[in-house]
Amino acid sequence: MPTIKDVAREAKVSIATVSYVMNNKDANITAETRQQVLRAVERTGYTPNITARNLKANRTRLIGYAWHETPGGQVNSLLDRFTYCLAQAAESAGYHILTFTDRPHDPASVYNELIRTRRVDAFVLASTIVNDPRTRFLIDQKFPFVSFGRVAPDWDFNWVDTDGRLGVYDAVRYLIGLGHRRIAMIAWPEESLTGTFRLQGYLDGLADAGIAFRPDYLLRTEHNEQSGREAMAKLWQLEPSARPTAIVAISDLIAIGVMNEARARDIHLGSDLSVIGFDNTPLTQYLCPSLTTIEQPIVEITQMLTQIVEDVLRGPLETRQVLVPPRLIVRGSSGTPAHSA
Amino acid sequence: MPTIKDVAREAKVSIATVSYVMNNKDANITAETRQQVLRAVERTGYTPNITARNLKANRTRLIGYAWHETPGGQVNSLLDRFTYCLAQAAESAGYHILTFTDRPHDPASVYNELIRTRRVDAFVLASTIVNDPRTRFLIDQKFPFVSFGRVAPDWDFNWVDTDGRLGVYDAVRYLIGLGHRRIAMIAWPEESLTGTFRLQGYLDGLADAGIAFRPDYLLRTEHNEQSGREAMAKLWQLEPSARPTAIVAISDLIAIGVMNEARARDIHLGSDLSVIGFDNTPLTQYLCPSLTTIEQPIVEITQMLTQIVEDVLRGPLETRQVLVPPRLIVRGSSGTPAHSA
DNA sequence: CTGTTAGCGCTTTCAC
DNA sequence: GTGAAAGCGCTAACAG
Repeated sequence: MPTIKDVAREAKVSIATVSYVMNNKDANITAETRQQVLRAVERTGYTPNITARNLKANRTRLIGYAWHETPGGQVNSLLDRFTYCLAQAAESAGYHILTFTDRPHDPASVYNELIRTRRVDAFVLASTIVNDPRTRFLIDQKFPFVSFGRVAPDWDFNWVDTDGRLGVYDAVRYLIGLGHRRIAMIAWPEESLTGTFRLQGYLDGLADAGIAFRPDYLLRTEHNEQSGREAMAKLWQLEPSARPTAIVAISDLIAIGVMNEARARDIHLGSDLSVIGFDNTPLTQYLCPSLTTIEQPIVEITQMLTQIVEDVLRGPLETRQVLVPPRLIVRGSSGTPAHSA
Repeated sequence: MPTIKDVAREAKVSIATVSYVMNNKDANITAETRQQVLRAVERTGYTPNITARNLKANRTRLIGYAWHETPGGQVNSLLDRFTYCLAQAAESAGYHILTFTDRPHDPASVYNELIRTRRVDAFVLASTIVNDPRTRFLIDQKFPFVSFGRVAPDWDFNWVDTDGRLGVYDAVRYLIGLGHRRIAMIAWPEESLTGTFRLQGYLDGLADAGIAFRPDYLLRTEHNEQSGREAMAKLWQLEPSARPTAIVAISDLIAIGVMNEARARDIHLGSDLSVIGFDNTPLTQYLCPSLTTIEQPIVEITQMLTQIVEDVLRGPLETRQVLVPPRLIVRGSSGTPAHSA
């Protein structure tokens, strides 16, 4: 592999001149010399060694991003699109993504290692939890990062997040528009911040339409299919006239549980019961019926994240906190209630 | 951030001594000096700068891996687990994964850039196609890489692949064991090498059981749900007594199409018709009925890949080509034929 | 046993 | 306009 020296020798100039030309520095270089260098670059097939550049500049042009394994050995299906889009956005800003895996038992330690070895210039965080120790650590270290997801109401750091409240709000308004009045919500446990926002959308949607909130229409469960089934079963313990005509599930996985349980009870989905999920997980469009769901605007989010990382690395800036509106995707699992008012 | 100089000053030794201690070099260092250095490291919180190390060693300890966007804006759902496991395997070998996105119109160009800038030490390829131009390029460049997936029968390079033939073979034998005799296969177009191997498993499975191959039981379609539906519809144009009692689909997505079409025709899945997919895509366990499928052994594959990358980087070795057996996961979509012999 | 020093490939200040 | 030289942080050959 040719180095800057080879090019200098070939062009009969100093290595400094080569460097100037390569970097388009305004150090006045004659058009002639420039051509000479360029030709030498061409002939030798020279490309600057990025490691040497990085050492000199004390940066890596690498952004760290951690994969999180979710229970069941599967990876969060939203995050694969996320990673792809993130890599794409980063590349167009001259960065690359370095992926690593998290250590559930000591979440901050990998981040610490990567900082100390100066492996990366910044981090993008995802799958944040309430009072996320990684977030705390990075804030304390004053290390550049931006988070996909909020963490705690009063922590001062850069984040981008889906407006889960708005997403569910839109879904509820959509159901009300179809004629639904008895709308239930299956939410996550109270500890989930993301879950709290989404739930708020449900409450706001009902309130704005003047529909009273019924505590027996709000269930909280874990994030898995089985919990969705159970929640559905529980709602059906209500006497028939009190049963909801629509259920907003806080995630696609729970929505799938609801649909499976409904099918087992011969409830016709889309008419007897409307179901809405959240995430637009791959394959949900092929369920029977296809699942109405709320799609997170991954492309916009990754672009914002990258933009913020760039800005942060360019110099300190005031904290940026951005909420991106999601999009309701109407499919077969939702429709006019069977006995509309 | 402290550098080696700070530690040397702090420990009152030369930087060379610090380096020796850090690298556990056998350059005879007294236990005493070593302790001194170690304490200084402790006090200063020193960690070697990896960029400087890399410049010196002329490597990056980075393995490049490209994301491929599949049509429909979704990412191959298998590959997110793959990436996670790959990152994990790489880390335990002292590497990190640098992810980048492919350029469909000039696939080799990104690889070329990353090689020329010396951004990575090696590549892991996935989503290979027949006569993959990236593979060709890397072979020609003699750049270290290993591929997840075969590319052409006679190219000499390192690869690890799922034994698709064996996977489908096992599935067919399983169906035969249940009493099925009329087994159809929905395959990919002939250009697909992966598809060819899987199809061979079907043919071998029938042959070993002495069941004659029927051309009208072999359909070839594109990789999407719609194609699966259409293929199913086509099979059902056969007169009732000639219709298959089981269908092996070459992918979960196609299997889902088959199931959806079957449901639309009120065919009872798991008894009237057994369906088997390939990949164990997330959510397939929650379909109704849950999908019997063939799971690719991702963990083993990523471990093999990493092992080979390590070996290749340590020095040239004879070509390694490894086939890993997949695992049949029996679920609700397959069972004894309704009118077994 | 430990220190001096050259050098990895590049950028950039400072002289000419 | 161009070049010499210092230096980024580290490793390792060589001296002592």
